[in-house]
Amino acid sequence: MHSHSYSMKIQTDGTPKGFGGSSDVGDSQSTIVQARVVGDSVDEGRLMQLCKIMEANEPNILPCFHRAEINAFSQTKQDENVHQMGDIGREFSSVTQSIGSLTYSKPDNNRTALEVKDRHESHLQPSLNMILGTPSRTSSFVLPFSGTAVDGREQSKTPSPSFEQHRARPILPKPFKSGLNVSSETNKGVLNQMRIARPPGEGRGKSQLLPRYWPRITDQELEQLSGDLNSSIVPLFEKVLSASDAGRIGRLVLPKACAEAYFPPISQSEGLPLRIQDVKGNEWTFQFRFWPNNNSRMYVLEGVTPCMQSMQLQAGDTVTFSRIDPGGKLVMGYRKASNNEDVQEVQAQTSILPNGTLGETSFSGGTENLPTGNGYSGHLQTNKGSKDSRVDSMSEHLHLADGDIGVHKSETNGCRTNEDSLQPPVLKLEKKRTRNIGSKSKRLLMHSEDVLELRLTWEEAQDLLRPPPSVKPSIVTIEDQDFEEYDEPPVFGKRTIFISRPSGGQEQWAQCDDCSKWRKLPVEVLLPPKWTCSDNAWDSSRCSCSAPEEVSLKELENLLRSSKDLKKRRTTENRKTASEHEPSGLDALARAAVLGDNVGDTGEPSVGATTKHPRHRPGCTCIVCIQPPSGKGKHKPTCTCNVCMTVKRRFKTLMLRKKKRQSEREAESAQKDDNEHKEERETNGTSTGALSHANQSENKVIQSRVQADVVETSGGQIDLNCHPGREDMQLEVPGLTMMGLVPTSSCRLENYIKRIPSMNMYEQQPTLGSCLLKKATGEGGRDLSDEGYHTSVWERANRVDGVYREPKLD
DNA sequence: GAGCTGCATGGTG
DNA sequence: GCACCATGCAGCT
Repeated sequence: MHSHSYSMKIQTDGTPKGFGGSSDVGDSQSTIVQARVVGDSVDEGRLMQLCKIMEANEPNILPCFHRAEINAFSQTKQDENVHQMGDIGREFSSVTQSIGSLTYSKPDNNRTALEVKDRHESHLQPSLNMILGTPSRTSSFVLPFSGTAVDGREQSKTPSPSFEQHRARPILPKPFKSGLNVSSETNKGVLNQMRIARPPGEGRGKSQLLPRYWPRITDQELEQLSGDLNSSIVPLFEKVLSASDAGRIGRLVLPKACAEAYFPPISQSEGLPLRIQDVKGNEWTFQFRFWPNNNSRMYVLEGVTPCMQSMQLQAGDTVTFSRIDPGGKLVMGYRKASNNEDVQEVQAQTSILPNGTLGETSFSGGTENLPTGNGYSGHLQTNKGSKDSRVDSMSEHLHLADGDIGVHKSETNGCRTNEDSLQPPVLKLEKKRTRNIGSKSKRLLMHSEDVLELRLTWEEAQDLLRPPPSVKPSIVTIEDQDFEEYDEPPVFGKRTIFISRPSGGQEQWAQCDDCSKWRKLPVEVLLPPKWTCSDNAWDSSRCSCSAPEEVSLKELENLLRSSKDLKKRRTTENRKTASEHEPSGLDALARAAVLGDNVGDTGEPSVGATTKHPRHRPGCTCIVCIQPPSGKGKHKPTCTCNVCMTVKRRFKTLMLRKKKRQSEREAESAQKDDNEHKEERETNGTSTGALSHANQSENKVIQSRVQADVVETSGGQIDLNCHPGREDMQLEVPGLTMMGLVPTSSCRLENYIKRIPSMNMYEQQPTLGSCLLKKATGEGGRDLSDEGYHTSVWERANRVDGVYREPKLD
């Protein structure tokens, strides 16, 4: 493959030059980043690399640009003047000339995120990265780039030095220009030490690595590691160890894309031995192999147990794979996950000793090193003889090195808070993420308390967002939904605390960035990211730092405690509300799919408040709040919008799954019954085969929605004294078999139900209906609340003229 | 029965 | 609907 050059023009003035009529997004004041990518093989990977180079060459380009694809890259197509929340990975691969634009939605609206959620289900969370950045106002330059020239001509045989440099050493992200209270110099220092996930170097495969596999190594570490040596370290990818990875099986499942991109190609399932050096300089030989899996492959490293043990790794820890260039030697580093309640993170990276060998530079945090302010304290551990001058400096830097992307507050302004709730949300996210690993039911756990915390954390993050000051949004309508678009990204506002007075009133308090004194503010006020006493326009007596604090230290403590209590109460309430009012997601989907338009008949509020999204406030009229959960009451059954289609699809899948499970169970029980009846036949000499047969047949009937008709016959007599609790009860109707019931049934279940006025089919399961059905299914103990079953009966009972209604019992 | 191997299954994005 | 991947598990040693 030859290397060529792309001409790429990056403009951030909003006017895509040479791209007539393509977009009117923004104006000269716009800060929308416009990237024109000229080339015939523009794909996601190319774009990512372009963005990396942008970062490296243009100090003002927001460094998170390349992560825009995660969630919020809005692609304005050449021939459409429509903003489209696009899946860049999919769309760019087929677009030869494109304009990408970053757009931001009003932060307290959340509509963009929800729209993304609706249209692309995999994109559920807005990207904090995006929010953090602020693009520069203007910039235009031409970048050398590797790829195929648009006209097929070879523009440059030799890859540009700058590009090569980027390949050899990951590009250092430039400091954010954001609303953070960080002075540029300090910012630079802090940001150099942020653990930013970065797209790895070029691999073989076309597919781009998922961001979760991007190696997260700080610039500081990289610089230190590869700085003055002839060799350089190319971080390739990393993986958070799963339970099975770290288990005794000794197989580390490799992300397919990573394995194919960075490990040698293998064609045989047996694979080949791979030598990988660890941070201690030990060389391990793993079997790199694959298994066929669903027309694909599953790559594993076998025999990793000794290595894992050597590094004392467990589920939740992260292993990193890097390459030493030149030579292409693979090295394996690791990063310990946080444990329990603290936010420590043990950091280990491979360092190259001056003699070219690998040494260990390991950093570990301990519980005694709880973060102060916004950083970590790190303990330095080194192997004998492996320490060099860089180690010390790294140790020093690592006080902040694990700050992740979640920069939240600067120490430089002297404004510190002891309120631990001010810990960086993203940090918490990371902590939660890793904590879940290792549990067998980690996916289920995501709906437990942890995820609630996550939601709250996100909510907190939302609370910190402020719309860009004094800019008017442009309204874009997509599928009848209005989006407020801002040319400027939202900024982080200042965190304040709210407290409840015993009198019932609420107060808002903020801390001065200069003097750290707390000032009382009106509740409705939103503060800019930097706020000092002089900005305290609401209290002239305390609009200067020299003014004493309104409250004593003790009172202040109480305030903070009160704020925490408020938050805790809110958490509890949310939890309660969630558990009380929200059915499981699938239940809600199924219900919505079944109920369609007719929920209103049930007496349920057709429109009500929802806690489904974090920006909800009482009285909020956003699209989410005015639309009840799952969209009921808003869409007709025939509606084919994305949401409805999704609901229907999911419901269908759900039902299919339920039916499958049900039929399996029924087949089993039928088998069991069959055996039992055989025994009975043998002992009693009376044939109950018909009943047994009927049971099986009836099962099918039930599944095919005819089951409800079974309960009455024109001539049969039914023993109304059926006792569901008694397993020995039989249908003692001479000459009547369940089989016989089916063709003769002519009345609906509801007719039958009407004859039993007190029957509530939902709550009073021990009724004739349930008894008969129990008999019919041949299951003594099966729970009638089984969803598929329940729904089927429910549907049957409540379908009137093709419309489902709540049962109206006499 | 324990451990290993190769594949299958199911949840998730 | 599909690919990925965490994990389960049957069959084998």
